Amino acid sequence: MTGGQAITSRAGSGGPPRPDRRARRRQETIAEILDIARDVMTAEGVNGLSLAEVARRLGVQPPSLYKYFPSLMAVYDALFAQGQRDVVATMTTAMADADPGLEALIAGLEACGRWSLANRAVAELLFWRPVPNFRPSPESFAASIEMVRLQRGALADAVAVGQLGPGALEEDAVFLVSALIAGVLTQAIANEPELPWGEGRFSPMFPRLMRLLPAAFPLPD
Amino acid sequence: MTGGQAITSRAGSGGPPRPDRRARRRQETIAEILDIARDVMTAEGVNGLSLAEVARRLGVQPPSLYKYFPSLMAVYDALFAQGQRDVVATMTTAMADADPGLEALIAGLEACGRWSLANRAVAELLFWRPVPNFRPSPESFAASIEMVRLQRGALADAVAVGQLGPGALEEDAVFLVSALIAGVLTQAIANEPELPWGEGRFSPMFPRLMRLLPAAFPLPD
DNA sequence: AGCTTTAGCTAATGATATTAGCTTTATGTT
DNA sequence: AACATAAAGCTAATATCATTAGCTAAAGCT
Repeated sequence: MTGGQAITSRAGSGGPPRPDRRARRRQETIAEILDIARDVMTAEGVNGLSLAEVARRLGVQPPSLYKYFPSLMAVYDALFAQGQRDVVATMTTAMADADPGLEALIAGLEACGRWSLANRAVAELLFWRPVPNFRPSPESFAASIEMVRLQRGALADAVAVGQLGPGALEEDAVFLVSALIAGVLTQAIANEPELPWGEGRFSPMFPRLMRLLPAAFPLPD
Repeated sequence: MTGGQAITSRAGSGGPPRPDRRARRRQETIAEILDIARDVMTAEGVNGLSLAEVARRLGVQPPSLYKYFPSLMAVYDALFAQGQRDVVATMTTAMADADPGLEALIAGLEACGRWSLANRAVAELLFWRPVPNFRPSPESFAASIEMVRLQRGALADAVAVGQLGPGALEEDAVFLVSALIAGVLTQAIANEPELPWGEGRFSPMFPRLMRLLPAAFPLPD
């Protein structure tokens, strides 16, 4: 859990039903902490995140943050979960707006790439494992699995439409695809962290790599 | 520099001319520190490296390490430089043993992959940029450039032999190739850090990706 | 209006990197 | 063999972290 207790709201009283104002303010503070944490990571690197710096920017003493998160790792955890939800939502939208099959797959992966370069600190947290002793919480795996599911669906569509051969239905097809996007992203983030998607030496390789998919999963004769 | 002063050796005395035993022991200690640092990084993650832990394992008080390295960053720097020399040497050997062209390119990249999974902590340091405030020293760029040169040479050979089309001579061909290997490595290191090259879901994708190169750089009709 | 929760604080602990300054010891020189 | 010295080690001290304990005051629920 992100840090919230159960929210108790009194049942149908008459007036404006502000159900627990405290809980709302608490959520606002939590969101503010996470925003600041993201900023710090972006400026100082994923491992440069420190509760002391967050407290400083929030205008509060460091121990006060423990009212909201039980540890620094819990902050990482929340950022991880939030980032993963965000990137999955972004991919889902992009894929829904494209023709099912190869186009949707490419649109989804490109959206993932664009998001990652726009949120590179969180992307590092998601796709690399840069923080010692940090293991994403089990619920985070759900989002991971959802990303795989999305890609598998698009690959299956592409086979159904005749864009890719039956090899794209195999278990491991999605690993090949994810290695392609991971390669572009890793190189871009590590070597050109300032540049957005579409600029620099690496992210422009993405369309070329996608055009290789039919060769990777050839149609039967 | 790694930390060594100029070595003074007395000129031609008769006996076994061990010139400056002190310098030798110093180099041994430096090597030992770097070995331990590698172990710590492998166990605790790249950012889990601490001089305190190194000192503990070396059986020495932390400040003593400053006789050998001016800072923790300098240790990272030495590990970076050493790792880069190592991986370039490994690639060079592997490529020299293979037929020039596509085979040499694949052999070199595979050697790089194998080395990276066998030295994943240093590989993270080399290929990602996980340590805040750590910028590799300028001399390290030399090795980087050498890796690019090796790959460009093999691509050119492959074109000369007729294995790849002229597109492989372009500036950016090497970035496409390095995105391929980086993708496999990043996924393997992040998701299956225990497994060696050849096992798991990602590194076995490598040969399939390499077989796509002729499609990426097609021969002219 | 009163009680309780909550959000904040200060103080303290233990880990870290790093600096300063002292002591010992190994090593090269006489 | 004795000695001078530079290297290698140490302890002590500072400053920055994360984290815990315990206190205080305000906010808001009832």
